[in-house]
Amino acid sequence: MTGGHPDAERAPMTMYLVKQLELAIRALLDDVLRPYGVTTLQYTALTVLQDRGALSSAQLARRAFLRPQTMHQMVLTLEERGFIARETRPGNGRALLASLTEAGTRLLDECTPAVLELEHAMLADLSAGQRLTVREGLEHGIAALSNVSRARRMHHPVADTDE
Amino acid sequence: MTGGHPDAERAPMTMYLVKQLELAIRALLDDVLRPYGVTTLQYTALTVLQDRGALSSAQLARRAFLRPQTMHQMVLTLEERGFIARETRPGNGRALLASLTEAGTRLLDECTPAVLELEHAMLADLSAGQRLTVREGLEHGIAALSNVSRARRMHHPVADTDE
DNA sequence: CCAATTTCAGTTTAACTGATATTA
DNA sequence: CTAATATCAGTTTAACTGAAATTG
Repeated sequence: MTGGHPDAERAPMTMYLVKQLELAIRALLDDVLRPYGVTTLQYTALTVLQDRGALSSAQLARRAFLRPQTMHQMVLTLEERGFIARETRPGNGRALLASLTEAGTRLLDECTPAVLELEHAMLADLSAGQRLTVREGLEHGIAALSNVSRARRMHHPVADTDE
Repeated sequence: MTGGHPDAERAPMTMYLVKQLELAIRALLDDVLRPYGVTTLQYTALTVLQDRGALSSAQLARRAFLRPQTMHQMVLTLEERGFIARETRPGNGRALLASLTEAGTRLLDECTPAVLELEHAMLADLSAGQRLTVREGLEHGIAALSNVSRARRMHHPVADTDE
């Protein structure tokens, strides 16, 4: 039998903790946003547009690690519902840059208090210094892993060119 | 459109950073695990069994915020492929507790170095103190949000005695 | 021509819901 | 009888792939 061996319990990896926290956030955020008729992904995309200004759906896709076609569908939905508008700009190729409409801004204004409540609940009882260290740690991890991605893509045969 | 974004760019919420980091982890972990034929979710379930001992698929489902039927499918797959075995135990009702087989343990032993490499890449250049603060911050957030969850639905027992 | 983007179309997978059986 | 679990079956959604058109 392979039976259970009473191993010492390892500390979970930090990656695992990140995943668990993200799952908890996602579940609560979905609940908070459902009454407003937007998914967490849609809400996030809208806040990105609010914070970073107009972006193409392809740019949004890269931020969310999604294919451009997938994000395109979401952008179409948001446009249809009047939360964003899209326009071409000189020097931007064929790209349609999406930005928030007034309705989109209003939606965010309505949602955001409840979202911030979650943010505060999550960080309650942490000191300002701890919060900062956590933020910096997360940002550092994002940067470090995106470097790993980049490095890995280098010697990846992108199966392109000719015939 | 009127507004635009007046002056300062708001700092992204910590929740957003958690999500971004989780997306980066997920993408790389999928790449790392693909050669071994397991998904990130499957790998995670196996490590949970390794760390916490035998669990039912319903218990695994709660940990992953999935429906019991969804996790059941995954557990069946892992059993079919010989990575876990399930057995009833007296005092556990109808539950089938899953635990790692030797093949499952071998699989984890093969995967884990590559996974740890990612973990280390993510934390590179952080001091031991910073790493600890980040871990504690994540754990704190998980606990805080699970309290919010609990508070939000004060009905039925479902109290899961997971430990 | 090339590269990035948008867009149309179809596919696959991973989650979901519903219903039933079993057991403490 | 009830609650938790397992399991069978079908459904929906959210991602995917492929291919074509547009543009700087």
